[in-house]
Amino acid sequence: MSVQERKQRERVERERLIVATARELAEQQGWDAVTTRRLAERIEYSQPVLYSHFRGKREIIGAVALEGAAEMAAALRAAASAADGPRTRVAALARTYLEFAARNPAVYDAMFELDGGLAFANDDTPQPLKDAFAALLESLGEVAGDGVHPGLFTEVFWAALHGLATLTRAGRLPPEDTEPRVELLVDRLAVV
Amino acid sequence: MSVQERKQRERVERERLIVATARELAEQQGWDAVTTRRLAERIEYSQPVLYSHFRGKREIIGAVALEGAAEMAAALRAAASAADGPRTRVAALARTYLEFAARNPAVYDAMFELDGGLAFANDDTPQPLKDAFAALLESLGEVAGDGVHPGLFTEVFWAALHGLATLTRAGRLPPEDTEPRVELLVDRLAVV
DNA sequence: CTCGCTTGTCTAGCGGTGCTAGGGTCGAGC
DNA sequence: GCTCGACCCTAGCACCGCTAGACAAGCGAG
Repeated sequence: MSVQERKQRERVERERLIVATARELAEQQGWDAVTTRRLAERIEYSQPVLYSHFRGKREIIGAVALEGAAEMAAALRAAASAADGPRTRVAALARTYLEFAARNPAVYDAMFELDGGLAFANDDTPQPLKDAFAALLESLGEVAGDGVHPGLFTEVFWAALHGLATLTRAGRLPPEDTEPRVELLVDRLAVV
Repeated sequence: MSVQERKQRERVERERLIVATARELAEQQGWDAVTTRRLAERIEYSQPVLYSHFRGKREIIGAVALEGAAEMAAALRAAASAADGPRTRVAALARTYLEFAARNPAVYDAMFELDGGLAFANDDTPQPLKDAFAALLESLGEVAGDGVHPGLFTEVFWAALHGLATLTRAGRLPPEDTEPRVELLVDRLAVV
């Protein structure tokens, strides 16, 4: 038994290594540089080993996305609980979201820009994704305003943040004015 | 002279054919299916011909993006001028934007999701892109509210629309509630 | 009208991609 | 100590974007 257990542990460990290495490589050189050959070389195994853990490159991206979603949810909750008052909380939430996207561009891409083969807005959406949305909902629900469905409000607010994040990072929006954009967004959307 | 002129005309015509075919193929089967080989086959020339018109695949995407930007600007202006009253106009603008993205997903991807090698928010940003932004600005500027810079307001509103467009199309947001989302966005952001 | 040359196109191929079939090795369990 | 199965690697497939070099067509000069 103990032998199989050890092998199992090693497998789990190697899978973590694959995901961590993919993330690191993507963060250093962009997802285009994450090829199965390079990834295999970095983990010091041959290519087919990757396919004994994941169905394909897409699933590796998906794994990075799930890891990122968990981290983002934690970051959002931490920011929200450190602020008091709805207005302050929502502003902190927004800033944290944009900062996460800016500091972890490859992870953000894995979550929202690339195809990680994950289900969304769906019953079999993976838990970390639902949880990240829930983290947004917790703080945003209280500023939705009367008669506005909290879920709907969260979707709209989230979409605005997502738009700001992606357009800024792609060079479509000049990055200097991020702060006034956040101020405007919070002032107008949130009902305090 | 006339011979050269004819050749020049044929070149221009062929270039249009390339862009139109790329767009059509992308719209039918997605940008992944737009390979230089398939594209060459569809226009009934060999691959290297593409490279006598464009520096590479990226530039072809860029050409589709510019075409799309011009169309989008026209659509936005048409919608805006057909509506009277700032509130109605902004709502129509938003709906038109989202509809354009939904009906021309490949073009929208070329404009905002893929790398077409175009400059943005920059002095040497191509005219069609500046003009599309200008089309938004024309209607949105009048509802920015006192003391809010119209350009900044337009950026934020645009980002929200972009977020809704991409998240919806990627399956991150259920498509049914698009209309109430637009209503909420316009009600809160626009100062009428 | 013929010839040389420019211009334009095609065939073939390079180095890369994601992914997989099949052989070989090594160690666990009898 | 031997057998057998689990595991991993080498090698290769079909495809990608892109390009070098051969080749043909058609123009302008004589």
